[in-house]
Amino acid sequence: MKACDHSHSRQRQKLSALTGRLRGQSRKITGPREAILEILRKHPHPLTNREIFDAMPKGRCDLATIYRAMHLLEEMGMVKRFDFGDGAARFELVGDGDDGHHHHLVCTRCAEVIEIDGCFPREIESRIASKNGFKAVTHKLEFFGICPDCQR
Amino acid sequence: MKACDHSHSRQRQKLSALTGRLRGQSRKITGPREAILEILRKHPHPLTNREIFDAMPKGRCDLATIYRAMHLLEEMGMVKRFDFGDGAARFELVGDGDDGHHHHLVCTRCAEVIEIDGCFPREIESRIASKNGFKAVTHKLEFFGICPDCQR
DNA sequence: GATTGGTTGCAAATAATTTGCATTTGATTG
DNA sequence: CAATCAAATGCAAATTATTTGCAACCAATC
Repeated sequence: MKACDHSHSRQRQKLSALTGRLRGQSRKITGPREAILEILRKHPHPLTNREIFDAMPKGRCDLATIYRAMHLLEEMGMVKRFDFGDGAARFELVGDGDDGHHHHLVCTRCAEVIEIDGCFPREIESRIASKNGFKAVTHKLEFFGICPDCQR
Repeated sequence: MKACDHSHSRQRQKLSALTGRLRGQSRKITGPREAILEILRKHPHPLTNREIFDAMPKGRCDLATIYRAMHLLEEMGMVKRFDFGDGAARFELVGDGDDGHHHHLVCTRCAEVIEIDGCFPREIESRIASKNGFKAVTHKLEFFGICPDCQR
């Protein structure tokens, strides 16, 4: 019965700040994009494109438009893509200046998502990179388990 | 120009040992399953179902059969599923007694895969589990970067 | 308000994966 | 060793996530 745990307490950005970033890249502020950003802003957890689609007033925009918008926002670094291994990409808004790097703890029964503070493998990344001669090494890490509510 | 790094040096199991595990679960040893195990046995890295399909003599078995076999083998714990984020599941043979848990370093240019020894987040897992009241917590971790050959 | 290139909706195309069903076959049994 | 039967397979069709071609549209600029 616990509410979402946003221990990382990322600042919720103003919509105007978000559209401003779009404008700064000479991209257009369109209805669909505003609606998408508005939904992402309100949701603290990674959303699939379909979830974004379902969250907006019907007919507000096409699903294909959301896919295209997410590609754009991802390239601009405004959203970060996450993969919970269920075959659907999920996106979360990234704070300005932030790189959005963090991890999640996902309940495999009810899909509850908890954000995890701190990134442990980062320290190990450079060791792995140099040991193998790799450059620009990043990583993806997600935790999975059964949440308290689903344990009964 | 470096060859594959199998520092973890997992033992390559005998085909008979693999089919024996199937038999032990009263599953049938069929042509397609033998062919699949044979291919997995020879390949030290995670393979997609299509790669397995392409690796076997044409007409040897249907792609759908491979999908079904991989589900079975995964349930039996004989293979482990990995996700490199490109939309296709990959599978690796798991040693008997082993749980197959390890990670990879993947070149995002040429798809070279290096197995990573040691699992760092495991220590952190229990802390995260108890802090959030989760049970049966596992994790998925993969590293991505540019390999030496692709850096020119 | 006219111009224009970025955007969108819609439909069709991909791609990975799953599934229904009739047929085949491995393993067991007499 | 042949009969038997559930498990397994091939094939095609269905699903699901995602992408793309293209004509119509529209936000930003002048």
